Amino acid sequence: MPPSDHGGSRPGAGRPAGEPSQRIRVPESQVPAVLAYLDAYRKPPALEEPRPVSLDPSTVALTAFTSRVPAGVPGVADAHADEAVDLNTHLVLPGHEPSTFIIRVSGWSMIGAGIFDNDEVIVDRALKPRQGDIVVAIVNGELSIKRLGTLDGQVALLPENAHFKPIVFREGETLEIWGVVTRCLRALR
Amino acid sequence: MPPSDHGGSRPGAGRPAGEPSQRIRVPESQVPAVLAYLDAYRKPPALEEPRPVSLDPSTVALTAFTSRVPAGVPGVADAHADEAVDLNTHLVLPGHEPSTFIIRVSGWSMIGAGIFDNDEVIVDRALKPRQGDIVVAIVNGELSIKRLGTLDGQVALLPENAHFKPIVFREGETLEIWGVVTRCLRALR
DNA sequence: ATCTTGATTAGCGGGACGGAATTCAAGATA
DNA sequence: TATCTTGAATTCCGTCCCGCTAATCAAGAT
Repeated sequence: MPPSDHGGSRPGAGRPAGEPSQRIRVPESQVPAVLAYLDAYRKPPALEEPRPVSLDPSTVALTAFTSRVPAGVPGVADAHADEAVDLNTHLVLPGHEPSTFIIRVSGWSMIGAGIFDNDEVIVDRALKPRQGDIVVAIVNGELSIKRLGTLDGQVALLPENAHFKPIVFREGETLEIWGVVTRCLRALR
Repeated sequence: MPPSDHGGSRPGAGRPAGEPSQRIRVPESQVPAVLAYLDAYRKPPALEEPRPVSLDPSTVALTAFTSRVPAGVPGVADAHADEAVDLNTHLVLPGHEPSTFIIRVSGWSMIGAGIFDNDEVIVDRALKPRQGDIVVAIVNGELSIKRLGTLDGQVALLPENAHFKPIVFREGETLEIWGVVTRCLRALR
């Protein structure tokens, strides 16, 4: 067998280059959580474009309801400890009932904020949007959920998923905000 | 000035030993998120006891990351379109009001399941725990959240993340389930 | 035309090292 | 004596280095 002459230096060969990485020291108890987070980050394989939230507004009405926190637990939760809680008053700002809606989210663009596909969010249209708020905006005629912020001094909609790119609004362009997200509701069963 | 002779070898000196750590490679785009998470993890030693639920750092269940709905999916959003929704009836099963509780989660151990520090979860004590449910269990006298399942024919608390080790309950050992988690509520503002 | 196999390139994890952080206690100071 | 300053000790954190592994390409063999 003569000395083989496979391969050879050529461009494009080798393991495909990915995103550069850094190494962070993580406490052992938090290692699984971080790995799970990174797994989830790698899961949605190149989800092409941020999908807008599906439009599903619904008004909120008030009824009675009782709920309690388990006994023997003082502290922060004392607010509701041994108290009956009405979820409507608990989740909706007083007086904002007519302007509060529920919207079901589709897409992964806000995974970094803990908002996942198929989650529901409570949106308050009466709140004045502030820097850092998660808002429902109208982009290209579609509802989209992003974090309101700035980029290079310009108003921008920042997704919480590096797979997606921020939307920057320059002078003259108008950012239409539909409402401010106040809570996220996820069904676990 | 003569050569100083401060200090000296003695036990107990030096930076206090903390939890051992591991190094994890993190994609550059996710470095800020992970660092923010670790900061938040180290933060709250302020208030000690007054937390309703203290979650064991070793218990995490993956739930939210498993829900992936492809694009499109009409009909889901049409469910409550233009309907008035009462949050109590929307979030609590009919007739289960007396046995439904709100528990505030402390700690960042549930980030893998999309449940973060200071989130609230709705727990239904009247639901019969089923295979695959996320349950609030009493482990070593503390409330813990995991997914209920079986391993080798034994009842077990199974994390969906392979990085976690399941807790298997053998004959004679009793698994005390406090309730079934039905919803997760996160305040975003 | 397809399979096998060597070569190539990059990610991943462990060892090691320097700087930073934090605590203790000796000396200096009032 | 009580308090402040400061050096020493000890550990953590980020980074460099390096070998192993994974993934891909293309030349030869079938």
